[in-house]
Amino acid sequence: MSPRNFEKDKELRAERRQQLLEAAMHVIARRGLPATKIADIAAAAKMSVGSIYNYFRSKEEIFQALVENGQQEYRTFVEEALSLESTPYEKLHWYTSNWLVYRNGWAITVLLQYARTSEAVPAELTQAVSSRFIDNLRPMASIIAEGQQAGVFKDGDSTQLALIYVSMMEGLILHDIPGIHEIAALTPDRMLSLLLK
Amino acid sequence: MSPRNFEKDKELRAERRQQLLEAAMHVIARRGLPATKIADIAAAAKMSVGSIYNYFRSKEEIFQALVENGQQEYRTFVEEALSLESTPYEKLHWYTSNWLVYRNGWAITVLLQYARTSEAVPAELTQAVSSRFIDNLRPMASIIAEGQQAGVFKDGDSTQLALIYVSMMEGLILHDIPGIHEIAALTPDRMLSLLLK
Amino acid sequence: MSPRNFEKDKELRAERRQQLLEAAMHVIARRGLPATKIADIAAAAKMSVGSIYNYFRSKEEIFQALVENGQQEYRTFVEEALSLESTPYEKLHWYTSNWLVYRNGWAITVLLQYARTSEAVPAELTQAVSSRFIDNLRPMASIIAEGQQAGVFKDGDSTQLALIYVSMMEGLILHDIPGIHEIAALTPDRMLSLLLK
Amino acid sequence: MSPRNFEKDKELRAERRQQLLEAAMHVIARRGLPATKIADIAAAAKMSVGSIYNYFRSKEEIFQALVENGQQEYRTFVEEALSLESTPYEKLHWYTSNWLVYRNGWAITVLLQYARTSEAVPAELTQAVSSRFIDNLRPMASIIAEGQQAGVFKDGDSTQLALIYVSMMEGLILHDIPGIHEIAALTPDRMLSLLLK
DNA sequence: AATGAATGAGTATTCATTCAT
DNA sequence: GATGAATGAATACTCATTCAT
Repeated sequence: MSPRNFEKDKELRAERRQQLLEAAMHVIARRGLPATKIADIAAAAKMSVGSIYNYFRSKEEIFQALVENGQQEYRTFVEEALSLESTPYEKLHWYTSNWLVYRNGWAITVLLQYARTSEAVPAELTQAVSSRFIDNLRPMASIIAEGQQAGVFKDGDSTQLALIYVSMMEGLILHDIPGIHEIAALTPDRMLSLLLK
Repeated sequence: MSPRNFEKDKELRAERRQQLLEAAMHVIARRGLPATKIADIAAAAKMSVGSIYNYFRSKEEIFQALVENGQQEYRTFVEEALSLESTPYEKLHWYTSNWLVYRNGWAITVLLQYARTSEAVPAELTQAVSSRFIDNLRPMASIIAEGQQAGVFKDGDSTQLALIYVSMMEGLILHDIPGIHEIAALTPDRMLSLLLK
Repeated sequence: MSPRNFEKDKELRAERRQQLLEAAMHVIARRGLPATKIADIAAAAKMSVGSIYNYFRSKEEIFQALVENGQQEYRTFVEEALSLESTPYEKLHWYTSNWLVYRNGWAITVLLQYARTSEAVPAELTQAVSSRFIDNLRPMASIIAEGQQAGVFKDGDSTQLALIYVSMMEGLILHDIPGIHEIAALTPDRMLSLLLK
Repeated sequence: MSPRNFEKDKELRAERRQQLLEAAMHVIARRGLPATKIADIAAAAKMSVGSIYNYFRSKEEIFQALVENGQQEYRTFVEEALSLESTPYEKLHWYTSNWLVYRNGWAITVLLQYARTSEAVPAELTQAVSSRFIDNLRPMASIIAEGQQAGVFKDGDSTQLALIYVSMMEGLILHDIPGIHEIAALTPDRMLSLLLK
């Protein structure tokens, strides 16, 4: 019946969806969700406004997808750090330096912060984000625990230390703006020194 | 007709303005600026919508005032810590424990984060906030420098350490949500231990 | 506190609401609900678009109010016929000639027909309209029954006859367009003759 | 490559066009023209959206075709009644009972009513429908006139009586809803009794 | 011819701001 | 000064129509 190539269609569709999410992530991170117009997202994704609705039912659904993808992406990232064949210090060093420069790191951090703190976000989403966040602390807590056993890192509850370290990175990332860079060329070693005995 | 008491009128006006800002701060911090309606602010401040415009010319002007007040309030707070008659450690301990529980601490942190990172905020305001932020690091840098001289705190650029510490606190404050508290009953001492030698 | 006159405000509000409904009824009857833009209603009611939403939450709510008012208006009308001090024939004659020329008769008929038959209308509303319609047949059935006892009207179930007569009038009203008038200057007597023995 | 059979192709095309119209008629009658999406029609006709535009240039053109076909269908129907070899009463009885149960009777009635009364329909179409309607009264007027000559039907302008009878049927058809059936199991004889002397 | 994704004009609804009282 | 209804510009979302495959 159809002269279409279903395989190809499906691929193309997934590809465009990804392209849309990528564009939406950055534009939403920069302006905030409510201040971002669908037209802004469309322009950034080089699509028409109408097309966006072939991929997502609403702006909110886009945001939800971004948040889920972002947390998944972060999880993959931190698990990669955990699986490195190297010392705990090197693992965290890899994590720190790479996440700081990772293309999506800033945007994911901003998005998740909004998802967690704004009452304009549906409560279920806030809940889901928070509980995934706690889950995602685990790999880092493992790395820190390894380091503690090796006598390299400070003692104390490893999950607490993970939370502190992640919060510090988030706080710093949220300050990643021109003025700051001038006074604070922070290195991963500088940041990690806080964890050292 | 009673002879008007102009002094009293002026005071009353200033008081209502303050009451309005206080209410606006919390409601905006919880929902985000664009998702907060003037009507929400009016309701929170127990005023009519029309009255708000007797105190501020626009929603943006309210936000600007909040941000300025918030940074001023923070400055006063951190300078109070600096001026305490006690050890550097105790100064930072006072700062840490008090800011965490300070009624406006959370709201100010959220507001300033938005003011710094969103492109929906006018560039001049973003600039002003960032440069005041850097300024406001100074008192804490002084405390840290004192502590370094006393051989208590880690070595290194004291402004960098101040930035790290402040970012950490901001990051943690932005995670101040039910789920987190359960796993991480962080104490100021735990947080400060990162700065110790 | 308020320098407003609450009594006056309330009156004015009710008046404007009525003016809005009146305008909406005619414009919606002529174009159909989905083809009528809120801007059309606003223009007809000499209001701004925004103001409409101070009186009704949505277009659908306006339609619902119209339908309810319309059926209420019809009920009042038919009960007035029933309560006349005259013969059954004269009662129906009064009903027939007055409803045909009644300013809102056409619009109410069109609106109710749409409310009953379109699946675009919420099922609950359709239900409510249909059951009120059946209810509203009663006064006419009474008049017909009176006439039957007086030996003037045809025999048979009076509710059935009422339904037939009302349907006939509705059908004729829905044909009330220029072209028809030319060929069919129907008189109430002509219409009523169908019921006579 | 099989040699194309142009005859067959043409037939198939006409057939699909018919199938499309049939589906469109019912779906539009139920929801109303503006509330019916092209996608709804496509789904009902088991075609793709794009295909529809191979048969009609626009939604409006579909509606126009429906209205024309519907009036043609009605004309054929009423002429069949006229041509029956039986008494005038039996002719109208056949007409009444068959149109009431005719599969498309309800849909055609609803569609034509909309075409006549809504200003959202182009004026030329409204005109055309009205004048064809008047034309289509003729066969029934003839039947009634026959009946009057035979002394069976009420006296009076036969076209007027035809209009009244048709309006009554339309009005009743537009009430063809569950609730009504329960209270009014109308028979053709009951309806026709109104015309009797 | 058939398909269904892409397009963008069109519309309901919201909300900052104004203004009559 | 205080009030809240009125205003209309702004924006999310829909859907008829087009078009690449």
